[in-house]
Amino acid sequence: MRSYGQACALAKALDVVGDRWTLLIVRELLIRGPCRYTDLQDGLPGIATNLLGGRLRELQEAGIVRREDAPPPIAATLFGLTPRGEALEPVLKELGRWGAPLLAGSARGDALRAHWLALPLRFYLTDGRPRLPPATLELRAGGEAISVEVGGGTVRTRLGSAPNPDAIVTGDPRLILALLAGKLSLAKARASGVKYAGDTSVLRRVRPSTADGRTTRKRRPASRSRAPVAG
Amino acid sequence: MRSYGQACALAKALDVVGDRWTLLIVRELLIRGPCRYTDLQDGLPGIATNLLGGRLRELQEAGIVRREDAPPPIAATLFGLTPRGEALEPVLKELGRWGAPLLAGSARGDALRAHWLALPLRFYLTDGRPRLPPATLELRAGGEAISVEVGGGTVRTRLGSAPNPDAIVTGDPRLILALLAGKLSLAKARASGVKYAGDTSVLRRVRPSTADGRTTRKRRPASRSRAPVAG
DNA sequence: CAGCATCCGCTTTGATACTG
DNA sequence: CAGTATCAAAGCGGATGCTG
Repeated sequence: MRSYGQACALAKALDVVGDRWTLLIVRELLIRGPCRYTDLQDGLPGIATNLLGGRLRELQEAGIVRREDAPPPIAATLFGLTPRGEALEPVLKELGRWGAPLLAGSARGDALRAHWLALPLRFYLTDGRPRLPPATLELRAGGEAISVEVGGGTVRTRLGSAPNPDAIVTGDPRLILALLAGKLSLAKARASGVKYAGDTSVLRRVRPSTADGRTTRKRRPASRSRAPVAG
Repeated sequence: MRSYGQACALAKALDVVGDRWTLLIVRELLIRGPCRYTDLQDGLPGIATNLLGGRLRELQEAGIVRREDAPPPIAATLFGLTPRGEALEPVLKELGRWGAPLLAGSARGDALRAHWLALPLRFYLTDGRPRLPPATLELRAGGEAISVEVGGGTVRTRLGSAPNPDAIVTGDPRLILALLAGKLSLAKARASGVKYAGDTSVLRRVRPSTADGRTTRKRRPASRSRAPVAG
């Protein structure tokens, strides 16, 4: 928590969240909502446990993290973001947008957690058919599941399986992201090993909310059944 | 330059710009445009010279900083941002916005450079009277001068004196910022030692571009002469 | 003087082990 | 599960020296 000692808003912000691992801890809490210490460890591969403990304490003192004891049935401590912590979301959004091109140069040894998809999906996708009834997409990768709910003009994400998804996508997280962002056609994604089962209209429904990630749809491909697939 | 080793856009971004001092170096380059090594040192009080040199090299390798030899008359190396480096502006904007409330708790020993004002002014102010001819404001604090050009709906900032300003504001940088952002009335700013000479309509013309910083103008105060004041 | 490189003491980080 | 304790390694801050 060394300070830059500069009377500058940016420097003051970095005094609080500029330390190593800090913004990644906020990322995990934004994705997961209130969660346990071990969940954080799982989502932050490579962090030393003493560092995680220390950061959580500092973030709590800074009013960014809130510690709460879970409701009676469970005996666990939960860590969550305060409103002040949630206010960091635009920062992560812009930083992630800037860093997105760097993902291409990601090394083979890099850790990969499917739930990391949740943040870019929430940030950069939008519901291209706001009038249609809500639809649900389940993503599966690396033993994790993410539910993507599209409806009313917005896209929401949750960790875990969806009860009754309209489609299920399985495969490499990066390919799934590229597919949903419209940067990769379904045909090419399938050729690269992505499995798509269910209603493909959900796929066409999500759209990048910026003009950047242009969708490469030429002609509507043969649509599959609209019936939910088995969970 | 240690990597988090995570295939996540945010982590990749922090691999590149997450090190200590890095984003503050980008801040200086955004404010100043291409400038010399010693200018950077002056704008980054507290940085060790070996760190600055090392960071500049790393940032150059990362494609964020560009090194150019100054035109013939001057014998100096200039450091500037590449387009990729300028793309960090939204990140600094959001981080600065988040950190702004922390400025209140700034310690007495904190370093203060008037040119740091340039970034928040550029980010958060707007021209409230786009149809009026352009106006210029000169800010003076701590031996530094900043020109603020208001016109055509936008606000631009430059370092250095303005040739023919419509008004000159002198005093504590934080008070000047609060005054321009409409969070401090001219009367209170003057009571705190801020000197305002020239046309006060320029002051009423700049407006925070967000709904956050509400201007506290009740009734139009007696306006001073529109003639430029002496530089 | 501008633009570094080197050295040294200190702090932070990382890996592991251990505890209530 | 939720941390604390320990210790080696890396990074940082400050001073200084070198090169045009």
